[in-house]
Amino acid sequence: MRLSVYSRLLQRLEDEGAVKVSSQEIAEGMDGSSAQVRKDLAYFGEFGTRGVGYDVRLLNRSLKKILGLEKNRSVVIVGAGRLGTALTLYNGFERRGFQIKGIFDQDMSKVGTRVGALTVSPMYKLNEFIKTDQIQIGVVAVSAAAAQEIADLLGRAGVRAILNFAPRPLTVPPEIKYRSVDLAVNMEMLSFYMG
Amino acid sequence: MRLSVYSRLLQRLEDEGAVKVSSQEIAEGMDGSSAQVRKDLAYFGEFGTRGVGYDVRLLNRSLKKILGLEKNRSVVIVGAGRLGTALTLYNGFERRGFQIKGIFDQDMSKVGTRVGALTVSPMYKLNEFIKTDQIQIGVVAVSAAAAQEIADLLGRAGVRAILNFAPRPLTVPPEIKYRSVDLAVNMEMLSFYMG
DNA sequence: TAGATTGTTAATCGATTAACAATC
DNA sequence: TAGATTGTTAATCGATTAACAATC
Repeated sequence: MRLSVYSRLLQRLEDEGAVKVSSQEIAEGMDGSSAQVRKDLAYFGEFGTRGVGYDVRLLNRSLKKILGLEKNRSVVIVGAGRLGTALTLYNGFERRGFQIKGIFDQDMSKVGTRVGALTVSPMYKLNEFIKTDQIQIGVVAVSAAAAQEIADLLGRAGVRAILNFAPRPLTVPPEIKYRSVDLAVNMEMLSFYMG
Repeated sequence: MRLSVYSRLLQRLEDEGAVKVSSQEIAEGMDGSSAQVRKDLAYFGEFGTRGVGYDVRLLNRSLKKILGLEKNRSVVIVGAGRLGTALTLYNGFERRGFQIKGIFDQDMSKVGTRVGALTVSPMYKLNEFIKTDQIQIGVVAVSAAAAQEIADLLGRAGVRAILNFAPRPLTVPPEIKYRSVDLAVNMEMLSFYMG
């Protein structure tokens, strides 16, 4: 979605100390046209001033609000293998307000071991954990073979979004509002666009 | 792109032993309409038979061909940390014809260590390696701080596609034909769609 | 031949772009 | 007031859907 592109651009502009910006300048910072920028922004409210442009700080804040970027999210990682461990210890999640609340694995020899500040929990506790801790996001870091089953389980337990790192595309239940673009899909699109 | 959805559906149908399929049935297996399915397919050729439908095996083959799914691709992994290691040892790449030809890290204490069948190479060898081995795809598995620099380096060296696993969005040079949807972008879109 | 279903043309819809009145 | 730039309306473009002749 284009809003997230605007948001990043505005963040950069604010970091650079810019005070105001025009739709024209925003358009140049990406691919679109100034008309498109104005239309996109106007849909969510009147952020600009005619004859002047947009206040960088104000627009940046507004975009973050619209995108829900200031919200905290609760996450579980499913799979405590190399990938699940790497993702748990990653800074990318916390940095964006995605708090990793638990890590689960079906392999009992991993259960009880530590991954950073967390202790690996057994899979049978996942469902209840999601419900009591109101986890919104599930990260699938299990094998291709197990991935779909885990996605179904996460969906049934009440998770609203799935980030899939398993090497196969998933079908998700309708209660899932968002799922990441699968790595497998990325690879297929790559294949197409590279000819 | 929708072709990849068709491709997966057709693969499943073939696995299930289906012999023929109609645009109507394909449409039901996803979200679109039968007219859209016919239009999409007709754009690439005449794969169906009027009054009959599409031959599952033939269409599946054709789609794979169009998507370039049967081609072999050469890949380097940049970053031999937890994530780079996990990705290298992953089966998701090889399984789809993405051959991992090398893994690189700037940390000299990692250089020379083994990751599966590969030995970690020093970063200064990356450029030449890409050129002599005609590497098409670079996987970015370095820190957020280093990611953009690596992407630039990969682009200059001649890589045509980038799969980014660093926790920040990248801007890529125009010679890059494809780049994966960044994890950071996935997280922002998630945020928007979850409200 | 009658029934089915494609490939394609025409109609519809939505999204992008152009243009401009509003207004700082 | 003159110049700039928004928000919005009208025009254009492209993509989706509907419809149907072609044909198995």
